[in-house]
Amino acid sequence: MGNFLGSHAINMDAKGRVAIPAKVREELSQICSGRIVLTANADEERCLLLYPEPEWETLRPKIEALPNMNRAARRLQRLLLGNAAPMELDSAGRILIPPPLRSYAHLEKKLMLIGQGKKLELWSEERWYAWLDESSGDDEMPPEMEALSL
Amino acid sequence: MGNFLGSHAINMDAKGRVAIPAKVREELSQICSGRIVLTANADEERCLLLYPEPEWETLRPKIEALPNMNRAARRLQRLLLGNAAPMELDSAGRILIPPPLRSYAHLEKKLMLIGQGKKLELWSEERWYAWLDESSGDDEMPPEMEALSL
DNA sequence: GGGAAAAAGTGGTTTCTAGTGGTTTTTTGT
DNA sequence: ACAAAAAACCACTAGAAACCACTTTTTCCC
Repeated sequence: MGNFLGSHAINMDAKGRVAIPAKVREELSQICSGRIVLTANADEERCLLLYPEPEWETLRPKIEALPNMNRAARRLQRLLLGNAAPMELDSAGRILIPPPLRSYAHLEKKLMLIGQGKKLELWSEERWYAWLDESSGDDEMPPEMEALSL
Repeated sequence: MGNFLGSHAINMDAKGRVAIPAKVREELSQICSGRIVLTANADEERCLLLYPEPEWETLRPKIEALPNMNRAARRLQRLLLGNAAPMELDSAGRILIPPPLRSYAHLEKKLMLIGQGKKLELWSEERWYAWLDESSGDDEMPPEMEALSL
């Protein structure tokens, strides 16, 4: 399973394609031959999630199985399943972002690709930096987190 | 495990590389053959954290395991994992700071490297001195700290 | 409905910049 | 004065970004 770390500034061309950075590309071609699934993020941050296909396949049944009499669960299903786009890196290591995902995450030219362990996140650069600046410490922490010593 | 103490004024070259001071370099090559992980600091001070790889590896699972339906936990994950850059000192004992980390910590030419026991901190010199001036002692202390006798 | 035009998607090539590695010179400390 | 380390410098390479040419699909008008 992948271990994606670090962030990369990349840009989208006029046709909506983004070139995956060489290091990430290598890892992707190893663990899933470049076969990935791109979808929308469900929490309040409008970014995209990029899963290696095997990782997505472990996740998908869990999402499908959620009790969908619950509003929050329905929301998660609609967002994640309804936006999921399986794709493959092209010969130059690029992917084409489907238009609905482009607009969901407000992607323009400048993007940031953020490693998050098993998956990656794709942000509009502007939104990423805005998020970095906003709200630092005023949220409730889970106990595991309060005990951390970094 | 490392025991880093003291501070060093160092500078970054035009390409974004910094030469680690000889003493620190020695300690790093002993405990991790120069293999380190550089990442962003999560608290309000915008500096970088430099971990010897083994020390980082004890930390990483704890961060990944945080419940990411929680806002504060997500923030920590995005900052620490999303900025983590594994690297190795080059033959001249230098490291290249990835551009996103350079801008996160506002690193220009003059930097300060601060020993913090198991890890090191890397600051913009300007910000380091500004922080020294601004920070006073009138904050709430945890009980373990109140019990200290310096 | 057929055809033309426009848009979107695909693939490849070229150019340029940022990263890399190494060397030399200067400074510092002993 | 000497040795070691830091800083400046230089040459080379690989990756990314811009560019260009071609194919397919959609749309709009006749």
